[in-house]
Amino acid sequence: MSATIKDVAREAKVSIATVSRVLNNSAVVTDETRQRVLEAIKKTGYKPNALARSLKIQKTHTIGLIVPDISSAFYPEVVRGIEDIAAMYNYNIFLCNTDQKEEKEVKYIEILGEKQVDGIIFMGDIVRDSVIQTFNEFGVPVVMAGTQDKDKRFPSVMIDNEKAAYDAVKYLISLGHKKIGLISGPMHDPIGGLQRIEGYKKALEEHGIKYDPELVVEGEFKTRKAYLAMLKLLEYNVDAVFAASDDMAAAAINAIFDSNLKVPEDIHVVGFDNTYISTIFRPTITTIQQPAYDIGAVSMRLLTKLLAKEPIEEMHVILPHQLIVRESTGFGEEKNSR
Amino acid sequence: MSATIKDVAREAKVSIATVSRVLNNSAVVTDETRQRVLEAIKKTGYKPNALARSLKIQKTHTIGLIVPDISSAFYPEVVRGIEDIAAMYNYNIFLCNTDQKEEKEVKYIEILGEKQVDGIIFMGDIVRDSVIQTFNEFGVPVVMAGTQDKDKRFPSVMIDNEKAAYDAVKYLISLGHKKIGLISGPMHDPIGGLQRIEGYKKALEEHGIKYDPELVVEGEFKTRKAYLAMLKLLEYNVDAVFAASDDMAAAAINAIFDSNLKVPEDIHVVGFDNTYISTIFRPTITTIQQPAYDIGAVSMRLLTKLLAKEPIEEMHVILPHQLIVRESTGFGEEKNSR
DNA sequence: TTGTAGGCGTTATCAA
DNA sequence: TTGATAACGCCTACAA
Repeated sequence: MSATIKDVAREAKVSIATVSRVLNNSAVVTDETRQRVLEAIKKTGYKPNALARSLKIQKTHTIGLIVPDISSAFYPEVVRGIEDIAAMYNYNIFLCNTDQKEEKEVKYIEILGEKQVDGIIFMGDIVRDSVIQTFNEFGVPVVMAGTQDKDKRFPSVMIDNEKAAYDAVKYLISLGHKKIGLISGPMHDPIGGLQRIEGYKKALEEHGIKYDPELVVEGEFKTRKAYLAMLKLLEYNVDAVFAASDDMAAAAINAIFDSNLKVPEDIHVVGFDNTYISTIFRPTITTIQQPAYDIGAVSMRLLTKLLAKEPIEEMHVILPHQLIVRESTGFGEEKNSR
Repeated sequence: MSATIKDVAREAKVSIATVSRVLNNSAVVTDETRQRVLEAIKKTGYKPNALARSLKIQKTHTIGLIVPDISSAFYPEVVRGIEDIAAMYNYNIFLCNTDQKEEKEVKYIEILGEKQVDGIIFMGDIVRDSVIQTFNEFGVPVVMAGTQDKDKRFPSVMIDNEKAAYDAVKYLISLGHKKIGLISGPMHDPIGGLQRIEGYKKALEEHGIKYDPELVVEGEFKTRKAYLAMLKLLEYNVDAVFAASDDMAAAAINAIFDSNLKVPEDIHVVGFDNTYISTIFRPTITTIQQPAYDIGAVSMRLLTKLLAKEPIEEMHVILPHQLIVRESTGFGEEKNSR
């Protein structure tokens, strides 16, 4: 089909070794023969076969990307950050959508292994044991982006979720609230669950508010659960709520409305993630934003270092998050709670 | 490093040929030896090397995706559609962001060629000659998603842009408008430019409104240009405007406000693409939506057929678009124009 | 400076 | 039914 190194060699009347040399411009080769080879390349329309090359040198300059869902907010930005840096270092990217399904995650890691990627960037709320094990079998550098395995064995790039939750709750406290509910992620989720609960507790304690377990309800990142959770919190007369995701915050607001109360007039709500919904929902939702692009870019940069076996100063990078104030907390104007 | 087919062969005391046979379960091989091989595979932890395999069989089961920007609205959905179908047919995906820059497009196509992808899906407003030429040199199946080369040489999946523009303008006419401005895409863009202008003309003609070239101003998909274009249209006292993109529609609305007029009270505006901005801008913008996921899914399905050399019934697939009515046309309530 | 030849890990053709 | 062995296209000692 298309020309190979052999055709070029024949055309230039040299050995394939010489052709290979000019291709990789390894020092030693006369200007004259180099010219001949270059012409032959042009004439034959030769394009190197990266497959053959990779097979030989045992490097593909390709990395795998495992992402829950490229069409859901947050990830496109992360992926763009990754791709920009990857392009800079001449890496190509395999994109794999898992919907956070364990079987898909494992299967994709295996496929990426077979395709001999040089490294992998993993995204997904929780890092399952089977995933970790598959990574280990495969033995290629892995970076966790926006997440972390529970033993912190893998390098990671993320925000400080505890601090983020802390900031969200502290902000509610600064608005004068004392009775603050928490609609949390699942308890088995170290990041979206536990860490954010921890931040919630810390903020309360640090401001002399007693922690009341009744005010913490598991929403599991499901809107239906969050709705019910909010109804329950209303029984305790909370005057503000921090939800561990924007979706849950929106569901909570719906529950509040359905109980004939208003946001922000009666209750203040803060979400998490700065997703699309936090901007289009009425009222718009105050939330925590992660620096998506940077998480991607830094992750990829970290991976390139790993691949080049350069020393890395920091295995676990923490990037700054940001509180975005919107209507659901009255844009920060203090109010008397009802 | 990791086990190869040779190690398995040694372990199972058979030839590598036999191992290969059980791997590809090619018919002839005793149950007994098959068992031995299977055990050996497990014992050695053997994982096939797709590179070597691809080199041999001249197929990588990998396809390249050329997209302007995965982090900008519309594309994530398309890509998800592609990936879902790709996964279904066991194809993996290389993601390439080009920012619509010619050099990046060409360079990525070349790289994809070197990496021996089996096919490519191309996205981008205009399909440049250099891109077409690079595709031709490379000689691999290509599908255009959401776009089309001007000679229609490549298979494509997209909406009917002329009809979409027609529908948008017809809708404005149905609201009682007679003097309708058009802020178009660039004239050298067959799709976002010419086709939408054509639809605009048709709608007018079909409803007995004379086409006035003065009411068509080139916005080139740039907000600054669109702003100025709108100011010009205001001089002609238009009572409605169709902009060939949401961004331009938003810019136009700003121009209208800055001229002390109101949307939708004084002037109605329709955009194009149903991007993020059309939902968060105040007023929210009536617009045309493309079926992004389906464009991706159908494109990939088409590509799989091409790759399998199956006959394809339709080289150029047209998918249905949709008019989404929002505040910028008063949610469709008829108004007297000022 | 250039060429020869072995090998990267598979598949597939031929014999046996 | 199984085993040698020649590719696939490239890189890289080692020789010349």
